[in-house]
Amino acid sequence: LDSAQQRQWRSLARGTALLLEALGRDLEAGTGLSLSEYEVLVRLSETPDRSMRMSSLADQLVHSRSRLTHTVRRMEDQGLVSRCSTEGDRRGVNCTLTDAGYERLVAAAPVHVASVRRRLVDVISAEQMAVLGEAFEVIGDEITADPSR
Amino acid sequence: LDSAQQRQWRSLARGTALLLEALGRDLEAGTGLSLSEYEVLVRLSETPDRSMRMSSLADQLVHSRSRLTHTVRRMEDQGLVSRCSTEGDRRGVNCTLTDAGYERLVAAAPVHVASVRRRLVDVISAEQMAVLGEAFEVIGDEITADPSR
DNA sequence: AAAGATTGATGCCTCAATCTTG
DNA sequence: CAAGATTGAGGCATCAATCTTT
Repeated sequence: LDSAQQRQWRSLARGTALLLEALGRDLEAGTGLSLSEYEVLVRLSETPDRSMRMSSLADQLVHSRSRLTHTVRRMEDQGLVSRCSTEGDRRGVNCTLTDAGYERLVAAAPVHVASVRRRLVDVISAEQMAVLGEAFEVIGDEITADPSR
Repeated sequence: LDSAQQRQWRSLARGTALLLEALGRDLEAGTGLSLSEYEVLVRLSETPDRSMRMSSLADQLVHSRSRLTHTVRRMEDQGLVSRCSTEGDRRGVNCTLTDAGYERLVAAAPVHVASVRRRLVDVISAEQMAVLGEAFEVIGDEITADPSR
């Protein structure tokens, strides 16, 4: 890494750490939800029947199956989601958004969006934002494509 | 957020999560060090006397003082650093890189640099990398400047 | 044996409380 | 009381082991 790359890499490392922390704090303070929980709610809300298999959910969120199980277990205790085994393949488990979970998401979404604007979108130019989107798409694809992961 | 912004934000969120995870895994697998530990070693190695106050270290790393204390405590158990109270202000604590810690860093650095290249620098263009650096510098500055943090 | 999911142990992070020095 | 740092408790993530179904 040359000195320019080194500076860029440090800014990136610092910036992403701060951004994640700030978004997590904003959400937690405004809604009582963690980022992980919020993301689960979002994904479930985007399906026609507001439910999804645990394995699909884990893949979309880039969480390990174990991590997702723990998170969903806690969310189930809070009444935000419910689980039942899937039809057809009895190995699978379906995770479904409850009405209470949906209400919670509806209340939380504007808080989170405002936070993303304030911390990210409003801070950089639209051109920069476009480059970030493209670059991280490639970065993510490269990592997921990697057999050694 | 319009639909373009939404896509960009999702790519960014997913990409940063995957990148952090991959870099952590690469480092852990190749050196036995966590990213947090590695960063502590790096910062200490960059000072003339290979030592730094706990509070300065915490600020540079964007870690809470508490988190840094725990991390340094574990590193001290491994013999990578040592602590002693500072001259002049007896409230302060100086954290110093041991010879063993320095050796460990020297061995780990090439592994980490190769990982950063493979996962990030070699995957996007120099222009994209430059934009990432600038953008995240602004993002980070904005968050640290925020009184409500 | 492989896929889907869960469990429990361990480790790290966060938060609030505490201690010491200025 | 404020600043620097530490402590312990509780929460979440990770890892390996386990269970069930295919």
